[in-house]
Amino acid sequence: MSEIPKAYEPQAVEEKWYQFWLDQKCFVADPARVNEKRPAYSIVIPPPNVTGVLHMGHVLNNTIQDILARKARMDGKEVLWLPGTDHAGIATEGLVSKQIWKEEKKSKRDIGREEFIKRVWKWKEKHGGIIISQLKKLGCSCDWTRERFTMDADYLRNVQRVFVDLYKKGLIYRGKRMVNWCPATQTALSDEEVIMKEQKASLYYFKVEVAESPLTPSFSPSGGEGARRAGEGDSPPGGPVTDAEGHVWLTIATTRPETIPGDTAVAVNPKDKRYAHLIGKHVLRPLPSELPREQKLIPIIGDEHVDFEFGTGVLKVTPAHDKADFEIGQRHKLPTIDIMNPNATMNALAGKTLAGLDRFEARIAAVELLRELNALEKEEPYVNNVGFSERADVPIEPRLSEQWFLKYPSVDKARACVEQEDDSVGRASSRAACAQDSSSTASPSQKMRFFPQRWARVYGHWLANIQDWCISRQLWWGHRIPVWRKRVRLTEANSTEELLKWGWDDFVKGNWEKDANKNPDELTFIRIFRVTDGKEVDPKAESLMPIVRETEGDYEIFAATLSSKLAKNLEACGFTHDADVLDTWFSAWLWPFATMGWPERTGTLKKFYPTTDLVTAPEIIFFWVARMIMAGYEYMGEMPFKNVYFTGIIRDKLGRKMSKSLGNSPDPLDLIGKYGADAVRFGVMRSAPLGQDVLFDEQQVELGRNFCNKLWNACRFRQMVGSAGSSIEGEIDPALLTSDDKWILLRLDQSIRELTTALAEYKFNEAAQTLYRFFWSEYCDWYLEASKAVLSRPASETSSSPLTGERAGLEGKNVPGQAGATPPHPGPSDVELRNSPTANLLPLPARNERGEGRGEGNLQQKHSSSPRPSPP
RNA sequence: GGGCGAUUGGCGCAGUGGUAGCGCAGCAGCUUUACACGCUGUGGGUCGGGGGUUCGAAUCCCUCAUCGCCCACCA
Repeated sequence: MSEIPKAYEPQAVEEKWYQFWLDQKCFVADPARVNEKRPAYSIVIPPPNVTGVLHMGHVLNNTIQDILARKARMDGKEVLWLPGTDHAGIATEGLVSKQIWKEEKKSKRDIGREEFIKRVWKWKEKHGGIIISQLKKLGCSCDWTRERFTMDADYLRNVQRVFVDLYKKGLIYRGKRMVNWCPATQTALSDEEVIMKEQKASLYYFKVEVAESPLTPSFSPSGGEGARRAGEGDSPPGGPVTDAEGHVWLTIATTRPETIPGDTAVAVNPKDKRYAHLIGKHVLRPLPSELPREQKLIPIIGDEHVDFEFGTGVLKVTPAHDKADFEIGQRHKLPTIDIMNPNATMNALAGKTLAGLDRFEARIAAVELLRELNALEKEEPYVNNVGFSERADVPIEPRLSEQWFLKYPSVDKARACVEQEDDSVGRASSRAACAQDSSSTASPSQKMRFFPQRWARVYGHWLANIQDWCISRQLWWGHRIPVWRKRVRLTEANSTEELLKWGWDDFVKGNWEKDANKNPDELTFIRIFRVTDGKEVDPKAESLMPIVRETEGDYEIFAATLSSKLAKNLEACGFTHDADVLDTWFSAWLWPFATMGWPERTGTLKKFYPTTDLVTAPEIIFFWVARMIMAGYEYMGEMPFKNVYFTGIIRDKLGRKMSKSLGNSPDPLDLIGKYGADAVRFGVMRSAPLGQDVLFDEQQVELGRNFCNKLWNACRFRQMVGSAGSSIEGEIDPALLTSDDKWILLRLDQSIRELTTALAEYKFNEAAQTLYRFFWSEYCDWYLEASKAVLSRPASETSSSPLTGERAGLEGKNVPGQAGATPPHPGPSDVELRNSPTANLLPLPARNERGEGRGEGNLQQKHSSSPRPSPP
């Protein structure tokens, strides 16, 4: 206790205490300890990608969670902060593929599925834990004994269980649809994985000839003269052009001339007077130019979707390569011509010049071809929005393919559970008011709350316009879809035998739904589709079993099952396992309960679900938050969390988003090395106002470091003047308190209140400010300075005062210095303060019954909070 | 094209009807025996523009502007 370094040296102190807490199992949650006096508090970490490396966003996010967790521990709650990582399908697969390519010049296909997955696991074992160790460096007080991974055996099982269940419920279906196809990773993506980017492109105008021209004499081209302004249905100038020989030409504007070979119609708006008379006629598609005339004919159709104003008012329709065009195609029963390969090179249908070219090369080539054909009229620069694959950062290609889709479950409940602005007034600050508000139908206390609340509307809006979720991915790393399929010809003669071979005695007897409750691990569901019309067949209703002559034919059988025995059997009978894996979010959406032992009703689940707070970034509100809420209702019958705090986005001090390419994203570990984790955390918290982006500036961290140093030195001072620590444990005699003492105690009390309120409202920057102000300006600048004067006098009867103040300060703040400089006392505890006379001397904060109001200290340091070595 | 935020001294923020606050930075002094990662003192803003309501507006209403997000099938 004698040699205290003059300046705070965070590394040694932080490591020492973190290890101490781990040794003492301070972060381990035990559901058995939860009772009325010791309520549960829980958070599940937003699992970072296994490929992840700690960045400032993680720092922000996890510091907030840590503060909440430590605060809850100080309030005497049993705290579970459950950590883990996400297998991050596309990201991980891409990373390992790249590595293998670099080292062995082999693609994943060269290596083969099984071996590839082995390699990914190997990679995961070696590098996957990095972010976890980094979170520990940051000081996160997670219960590391419960670390989970979305590919753990039991988690995998849960994912499959949910899949089979939803399949059985009819919410999962297979469909041939337009999907977002990533040509780089060659998989489908959900809408949420596509980000729009502005692209400088060109708008190409090319002309096509109307096949039926010259037209009958009654036709008079409208050419754009006679500008009648008023009235509905007025068309802009322009329109078909008739040449000297009477041939009529249409001009079409497009950004994607390379898709012309895939055009199967040309569309105009039926209300467009310039073109309406041409509907039903045909044009000659210019590409591929080598085709005979009759194969170039495509119809002119009328569709409301076409905008008069845009381009020339004539739209080329490419149903195989554009979402909107696909829909037009559906409406008009147009054929589709897929002219691309999965890697977005052109295939033979694109014509001999384009075949084999990449789509962007093909664009240039197509323009060239049009020019040669004399069909290109002009080219103008144009800026449009192009969807990019979020992961691979290449333009996605709308592509027609067969995928698995999910109709979201429990949507209504998910919508209703989130409190909207008009649900109740004056909330967070006055919880009492909430309880009395009986005007709203749903009980406000039952509602989930978003902070800041405006996200609730965004959430509601998305749910109201929700589209089915494409959940299959053409990847290898992930949860494989537990479906086996086979096409069989069923005849009266073979059917019974065939099915018996599969081991489905029950099915043969007509029991098509095995009782899942009897053995959940056998959960199985079969769907049968008639090949001729694609319709699903109800085997019971249509007496497929036994089969009768009228129902003989080809059937596609899908068996979704959890039973590995059955799966083996099916494979032996020629069934093939679906090759796709599930979207990563299809596992992540189960996170809050799948990590807690579900489907067992474990003690953990009983005590810690629903979780208390979720802290996450707003960019994954749809990806993750919304889906977790739905899954929560569907499988737990309850919301997965009570409060959701949306952090801001970390930006640099110029307000730019942090990104690798800009190089403006500091490495948090460098910062931790330089200033200490507490400094980094404090710095980030100081600039993290609720609902606003965080403008990060290293200067803030410096400030945090200074603050830690201030705390450290206040302790040093106390050690130097104190009489060997005798009084820190002793009673305070109210009679000895000076007015200074009383003042600082009062300020302490007020600060604690402010801090508690700030934290209850998730105003972390205000909490940080309060700490800073109290400790620095009031305690150090005022009170310690004042005490110096007192100390310089004969010490006898005044000796208690600085100590009291010191103690108050420490207890308010939980100083790192204290932790480091004194023997492994678990840090000054709030319990101590609560039991001390100090508490009785002051107008106490209006504490709620749970004893909130004492524990603010965790704000900046992990040192600070809570290490109570053993449970009470 | 819709929706949502933001706009207060150089920077980051607070302030929701009564004559503008905090921190940082700045500047000027300080080797004052806890801390120069410090101490003391100090300058600096017509609260984005315009209009309105009011005795009175940063604060309420309208409008415009700039910046930023999110959603949307305009080729």
